[in-house]
This record gives sequence, structure tokens and C-alpha cells, in this order.
Amino acid sequence: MEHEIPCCEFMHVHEELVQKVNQNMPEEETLYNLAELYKIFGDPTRIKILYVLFESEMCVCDIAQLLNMSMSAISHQLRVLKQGRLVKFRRDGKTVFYSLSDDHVRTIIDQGLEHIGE
Amino acid sequence: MEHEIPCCEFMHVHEELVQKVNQNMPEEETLYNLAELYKIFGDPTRIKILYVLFESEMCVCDIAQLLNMSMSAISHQLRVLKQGRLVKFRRDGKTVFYSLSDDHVRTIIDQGLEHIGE
DNA sequence: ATTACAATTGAACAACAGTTCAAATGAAAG
DNA sequence: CTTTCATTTGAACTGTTGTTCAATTGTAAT
Repeated sequence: MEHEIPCCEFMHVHEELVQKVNQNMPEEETLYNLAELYKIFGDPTRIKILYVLFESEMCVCDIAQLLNMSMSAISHQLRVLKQGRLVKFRRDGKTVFYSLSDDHVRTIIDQGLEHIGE
Repeated sequence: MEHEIPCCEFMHVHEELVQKVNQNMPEEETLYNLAELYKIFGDPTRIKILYVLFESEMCVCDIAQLLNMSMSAISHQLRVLKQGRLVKFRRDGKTVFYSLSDDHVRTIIDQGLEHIGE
């Protein structure tokens, strides 16, 4: 990440502005975590799973049938959603039921829909 | 995307619920576009660029210096942001100034921050 | 114990994404 | 027209991601 920066001879932004940017820029780790969160939303399959879970908790098998995909594929994606704390689960016998872990999920998706104009 | 679905013998979700899911699930294209939008936010460099642009419009060169990255890398990412309609630009002589195209950007990022608890 | 079955896991594979490097634009000045 | 310089572009390379397939785990029933 080290660079010789071949760049314009003078900066267009003022010194004051540079300070403001550095002041308001969150820490590297925060930015990284933020990107990680959005990466999770950045896949149609995972978005679909979240939509399905908007209605109610469901087992892997039901989700797979509803989305017409293999249980393995769904399970892999549920793991990603679990790691991102977007879904939680409970076991009931052989079956594992997944559900949304909080309301941010819905808000974030709604904001996105608004942006693309749906 | 075709599957033999080896799955549980009976569905746990009720018929009524299946209908509700299918009713509320947006069209395939919408879901795809939504995922595409979030993919854009799913990269630290692009998040940083957006943060920089929170303060004011800036040229490629200034952004590159502020983030300590090559102009080429920044330009490539600005193209992605441009395609997602998250930034707009104006040319002034040899310089191109980029700025945020609307307020959704800020709202979406704020929602994300809230989720990760910052 | 053995069987049945929902769910998870890991390896493999193809598709994709981010940065670099070198070359090409595009606009202004000499 | 030629030069200069900010920006863009395309190819190459590397690292990552999503799905499949086969094998495994975990729970309950026989």
C-alpha cells in the first residue's frame, strides 16, 4: 500500500478541508467492517434469504425449496449471514430454524430499494 | 439454476406463509439490482472515497493523495461509483471534480455504522 | 447400535473483483 | 502542431466469492 504518488502539482482542496476529512474519516477497522457488512448484502441469494425471513423464521430446507436452490448452497450463505449477525437460529430436533437478528436488516434493505427507485 | 431438491419430507412453513413470501418477494431484477448496489458499498476503498466526498467535491488527484493510493486505482473505483449513480462529476479544464449524487449514500452508510455498533 | 434425515463442512471449480502497469484520451498552454 | 499533465482505459495478475459434490455431523426414532 506504499506509493509514489504521481499527482497534480498543487492540491485543489484547501488545508482546512484536508483536516476536516481526516477528522471525520472513521478508523481503518471501522471502514473495513462496514465494507464487510455491505458485502453480505451484495449477493442476490442472501438478499432473497433475508426477504424470506421477513415473513417468519424458517428451516434451511424450507428456504431452499422457496428459492429453488440446494440446501448446501443455502446453508453456506446462512453461515455468512450468521457471521454478519444478520440472522440467528434455534435448533428443534433435526431441524434448525433461522430468523432475522434485528431490525437494521429491514431498514438497510429499504434504503437500498429507495435508492434504486423501487 | 435447476435442481432436484433433496429436502425434508414435509415443509415446516404453512401454505399461507409460502404465498405471503411469494407475494412480498420483489422481482428477480429488483433483487439483482439491490445486490449490485450493496456490492458497491462492499469495498473499503469505495467507502473511503464516499467519506471524502461527504466534505466536498474533489478531483481524482486529491482523493488519491488523501487516501494514499494511485490515481488509476481511484479512477477505476470512481467509475464503479458513477455507474451506481452514487457520485456525479463535472469537468473544469484538465481537472474532473467528483461529488455525491444524493443523500441516500449518507443514510445507507449511517445505517450500516449503526448495525456494526459504531 | 443402527438407521434415517436435516444440516453442515471442505475441497474443487469457475466466475468475478481490485490493483498495477503501460498506453491512450482530452483539455489547455506555448 | 506540440507539449504538458490530469484523467481514463485495457490487459494482466492475484485474491476472493458462490455453487456443486461428496463426505460428515448431530439429533431422534427404531
